Amino acid sequence: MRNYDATGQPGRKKRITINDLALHLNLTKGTVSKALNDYADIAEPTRLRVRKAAKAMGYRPLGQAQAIRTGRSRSIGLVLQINAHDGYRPFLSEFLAGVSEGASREDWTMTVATATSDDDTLRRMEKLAEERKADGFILPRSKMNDPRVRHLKVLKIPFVIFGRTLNPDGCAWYDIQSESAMCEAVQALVDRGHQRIAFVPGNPGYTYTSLRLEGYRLGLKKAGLQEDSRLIGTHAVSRAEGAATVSRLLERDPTISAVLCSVDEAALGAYDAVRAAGRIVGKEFSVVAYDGIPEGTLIDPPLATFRVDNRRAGRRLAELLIRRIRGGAVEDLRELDRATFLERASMGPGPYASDQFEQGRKT
Amino acid sequence: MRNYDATGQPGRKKRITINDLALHLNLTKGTVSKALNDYADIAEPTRLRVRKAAKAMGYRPLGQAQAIRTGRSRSIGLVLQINAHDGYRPFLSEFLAGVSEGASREDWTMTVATATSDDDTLRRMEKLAEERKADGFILPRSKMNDPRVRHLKVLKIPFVIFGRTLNPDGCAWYDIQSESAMCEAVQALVDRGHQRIAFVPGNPGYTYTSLRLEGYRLGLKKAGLQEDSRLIGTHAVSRAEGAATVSRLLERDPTISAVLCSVDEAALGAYDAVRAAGRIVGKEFSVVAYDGIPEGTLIDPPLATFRVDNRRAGRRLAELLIRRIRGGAVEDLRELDRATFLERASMGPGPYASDQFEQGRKT
DNA sequence: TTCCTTGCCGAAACCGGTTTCGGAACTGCA
DNA sequence: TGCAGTTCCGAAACCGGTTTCGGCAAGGAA
Repeated sequence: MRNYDATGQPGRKKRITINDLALHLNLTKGTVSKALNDYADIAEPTRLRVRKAAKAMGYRPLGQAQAIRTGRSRSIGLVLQINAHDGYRPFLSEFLAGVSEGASREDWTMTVATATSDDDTLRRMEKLAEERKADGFILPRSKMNDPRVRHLKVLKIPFVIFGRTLNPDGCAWYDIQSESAMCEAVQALVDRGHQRIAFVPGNPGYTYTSLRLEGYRLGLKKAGLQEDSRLIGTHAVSRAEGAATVSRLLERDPTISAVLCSVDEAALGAYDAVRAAGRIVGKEFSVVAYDGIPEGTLIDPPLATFRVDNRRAGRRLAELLIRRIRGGAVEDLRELDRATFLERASMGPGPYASDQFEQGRKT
Repeated sequence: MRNYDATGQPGRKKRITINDLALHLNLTKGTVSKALNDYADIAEPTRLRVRKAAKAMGYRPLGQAQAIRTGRSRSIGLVLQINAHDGYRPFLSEFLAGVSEGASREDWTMTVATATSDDDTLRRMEKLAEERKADGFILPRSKMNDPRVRHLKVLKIPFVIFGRTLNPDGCAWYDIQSESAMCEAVQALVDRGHQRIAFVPGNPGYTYTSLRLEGYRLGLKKAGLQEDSRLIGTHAVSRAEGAATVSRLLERDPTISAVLCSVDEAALGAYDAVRAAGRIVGKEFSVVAYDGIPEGTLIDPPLATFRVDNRRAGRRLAELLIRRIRGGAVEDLRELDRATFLERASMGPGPYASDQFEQGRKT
């Protein structure tokens, strides 16, 4: 039954301050502060006495007041760039929940802003940091050459990247190994008898795009298959783009029997293109993608894809960032997780399937 | 090229404070503060001089410092309850963008937290307010009898509801008129020749559920149709629930030729149930829902539904909340918007369509 | 006993603002 | 000219913390 009314009316119970605590303990507020912040020149019994009283009286320091002296507000910044309808949306709430969870575990909070362009993003981050509404930032959707990374490095504002970047010096990051996922997908397709496997890259510039392409190539190599530039389509991250890209691929090379998309959204378009070409997804034609969007279970046949635990990602990122802000070395603040393969019905047997040709498989 | 490094290294340019400004102007910081905050006892020329210098020197007051005296941190609180997989996700990013936009227009920021239960939500809001990380809250997903409203009223923490509530006393709110949308849907179906129109309510307790049911009833009344309890199914907000509810409805009454769902997700299940019953959506059976989820364009036939401008909603809510925190009267802080009807192919002619029976229509 | 550490806390400055209060200078009116 | 009433700014307290500095008292060594 506290009262936060700014008009200062009746006001049942006031927030208790460090002065109240000091008065009650018969100490000065400076001593109390030092006791609570583990200064060395406070005797152990005193420290305990202060701690106990603080807990008993329900004292919680006011972050704002601490901030003006310490320069830290115990809050994680997150600037979301919302412009193109990217595959962002379905995962956002889980991701936020993760960040919030990781933050509140350390009694931090989360400040969120949105921006409409790269420049806008930089400006908002700088402003939030300058106003100390955020002590550091989580950078979602990393690019190989990310302007945010450059900018924050110069400004010496702590950050942690969701994803990786070309030059990792001075960068803490967390990422999901999508390159090994792509590699795994290729192998699964090969195992099912596919050899002409096309690839649809994601948006150029983004780190995941390079990594997934790399994973695709590695998969081919591991399977002993030759890389072929005619198998690699133009980038596609939407349904329409996916359809266009895949239809061009199929036109150019009808021997293609499977397509691996960097992004689920593109795979939705792949379905359209494949059907338009008179092929059948899940039968003699396979589609695999990455992200795990909910629509994947809705379409027919259900889309084989990789699920990412975005909640966990948010949580880990929050923890890494907090440690970074507290002065942790970036080398210790790098993590890599794996996506889980959901082998759904969009994967079917290829022309070299073992039960038809007894070939292309080890057994 | 500022430097926010807590280690206090070289540090090119320090943040400029009110003291710097005062020194430069040859005034005291108190006077500067008053000039910037429009105190009456500051001469107009002085005020202008201060304003100009502040702008020129790039002075921006530190929110934290202001907060400890004023009790306001200029930030909007938002606690998202992420538990059941509700239809939340697709709109979240747009909504956040709206709130962020509305907030930053007034130079406010947004503090976001997530919670897993009602109690958790209350605790987090109270804590955020107590720590002054939020001056007030936007309450999404309102219930008829909302514990958050009760709690915040007692604590005298400002808030604005996204949606309405049973007892609007002391409440500011913004809502989309979903009741009139439902009414409109019924009329559209009747116009197409449907008379046995079933209704699938949303989650009990939520305001929208009552309002949409009300709108459905009003629609029937306006069309001169009798209300029939056998036309009203059990609540459903997921695909599975929608399928179960609609299949029961059709079993009980095969004369039903259209179903109106409170929520798009349920409509996806309705498709399943209708097909299972050997009926054809978009031909002799119609489905209409509400929300405008992207999946609606993906399924076959595309789902007729109502699109909500969530970005605008967020923006308006932010503005209303800020005005509320500044002391605006709740009576002036209530807004109602409309959803737009997307008449897609899931609506087909009913058994009383004019071209077949010349009946059920005015013309 | 004297001197020097060391341990421990208080006093006070400080962070960057806001707000109260008092008084000097200027005005209007007699 | 005298006096009251305004106008406008400065001085200082204040918000709730953190951090520096200094000094007292106890303990150990000479």
